[in-house]
Formats: sequence, structure tokens, C-alpha cells
Amino acid sequence: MRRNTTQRTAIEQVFSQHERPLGVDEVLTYGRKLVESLNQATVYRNLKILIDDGWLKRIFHPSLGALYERTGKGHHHHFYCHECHRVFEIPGCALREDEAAPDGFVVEDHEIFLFGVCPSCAG
Amino acid sequence: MRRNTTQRTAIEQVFSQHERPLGVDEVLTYGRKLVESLNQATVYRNLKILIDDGWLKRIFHPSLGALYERTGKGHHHHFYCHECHRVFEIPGCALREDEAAPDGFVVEDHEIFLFGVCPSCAG
DNA sequence: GAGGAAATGAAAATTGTTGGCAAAAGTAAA
DNA sequence: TTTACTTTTGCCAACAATTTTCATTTCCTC
Repeated sequence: MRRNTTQRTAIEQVFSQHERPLGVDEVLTYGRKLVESLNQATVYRNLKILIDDGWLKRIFHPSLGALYERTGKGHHHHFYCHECHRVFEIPGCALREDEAAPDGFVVEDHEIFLFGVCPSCAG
Repeated sequence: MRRNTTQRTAIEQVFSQHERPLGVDEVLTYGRKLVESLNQATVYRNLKILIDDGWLKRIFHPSLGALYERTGKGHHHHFYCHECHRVFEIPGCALREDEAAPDGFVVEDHEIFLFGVCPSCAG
């Protein structure tokens, strides 16, 4: 049976405090402010658990690698600015999902990564 | 100054011969049929060069990890079947790119990963 | 060809992630 | 509560993926 641990609670809090996709190292750093002894392996283990629970999901940043973000925040996409290398969350969806794939394919979900220049870099 | 090497030529040929996203190990295996001495580090180095040149691009398969594919093959997206775990290339584009991000964001490119069940698994 | 810079191969070094195990902590029942 | 039991944790070793180091080889220009 799954137990509630201060470590996992701390990790959940980290995601609640930072409303954006986080990398493993960020989770570890912020998490240690809540539980000083927090270990990297524990972070990995709990990220996996939280993904299995459907509480988190993993996305892949083109250069930062794996990032983790809360699920259920409403449908949104990601925008990667190749000037400042930041990831933005873009609310809404401009995909015509019914036309996204040929007949026969059952589309259940999708993920969109936009690339370009963000407003502050575009100046 | 960049030089033409038989190794990089071989790697380019591998992608021309196989019209689909390839993993590092596949590039190495197929490449060695062209240049027996081909080394893994050389593959990594040249994949990076070819990406910088805009000749290749890297995508992330949810379970296979990084895959590399030729650019300029016509716009397409990827469909991942969670039954058979295969990746399909879906031609065309159902994204309303002009509406994809708020004003101020300059959208230059995008990548869409669709998730669901493919025709053969959907029966 | 000869000279010099860039690329390669081989292996070590990093980085990112997972697994093993003894100790610590959460939970249920006494 | 305390006890008894099992899950988690922390630490560290083990892996896997990728990058770097460096001596040697290869390409390109003269």
C-alpha cells in the first residue's frame, strides 16, 4: 500500500509552488528547501510514481531534456524561444484534431512544441 | 573549415537509404556497412554537425528516446501508438499556425506528437 | 607532394537514471 | 501507545547515454 511521505509531499509542493515545467535538478534543489535530506534517487522514484498516478507528466525539451509538469492544468502547448532558451506555456489549442491523422488512427492526445522567438526577445 | 569525410558522407547516406527516424545505434550499425571503422563518437559528433547544418533534426520518442530524421521531407507529424509502440509519420498539418500562440510570439516552426491507437491495433 | 588544421578512433570521463541494501519512517492492529 | 510489518529513504554502486581527451590519421590548400 502506498504511504504518504514527507519527501513526496515536498515534491508535490514544489510543483504547486512553481507553475511551470521543472527538471529533475530543479525539483531536487527546491525540494531540499522543504526537506533538507532529500535525495536525488528519491526524486526520480517519486517522479515516476507521480507520473504513474497521473499527477505529473513528462515532456521533452529539445535541449534541456526531460521536464516534468503537473497534469490537469488545462490543455496547453509549449513554446521554446531559441534566443533565451526558455519554455513558455501557451494556453489553448489551435489543432484541428479531427483532421490531425488519417482515417483509422484513433487520436487520444497530442503534444505540440512551438519554436521561435518570444515577445521579449523579438523586441 | 569544415571538411568532407567519408564518415559523414556515410552517415548522410544512411539517412537517404532509410526514410524514417533513426536512433544512434541504427545509424552506427548501418553506417558500419559503408565504413567499417565507423566509431560511435564520430556518429554523435556528426549528428550534431548535421543538426547544426539544419540537415537533420532530433525528435524524442516517448520510449525509444532520441531519434534523428532528415529535415525538409515535407511537413509531417508523428503518431505514437501505445498498443504496438510504433511511430508513424503523418503527412500534412492540421495546425492553425497563426492562432497557435498569442501576439508577440514569433512562431517559426512546430512539432506535433499525436498519441493514440493506430489502424491495425484499433482493428 | 608537404604542411597544417580538422576529423577520427579508442578510451576515459561526464551526465542522467536506475537498482541493491541496510536503516528509517509510515500504517495498521494490538 | 507500542508493536510488528512493510514501504521508503539515503547512500552508493551500477548502468546507459553522451561528451571529451588526445594521439593519430585524413583532408585540403599551396
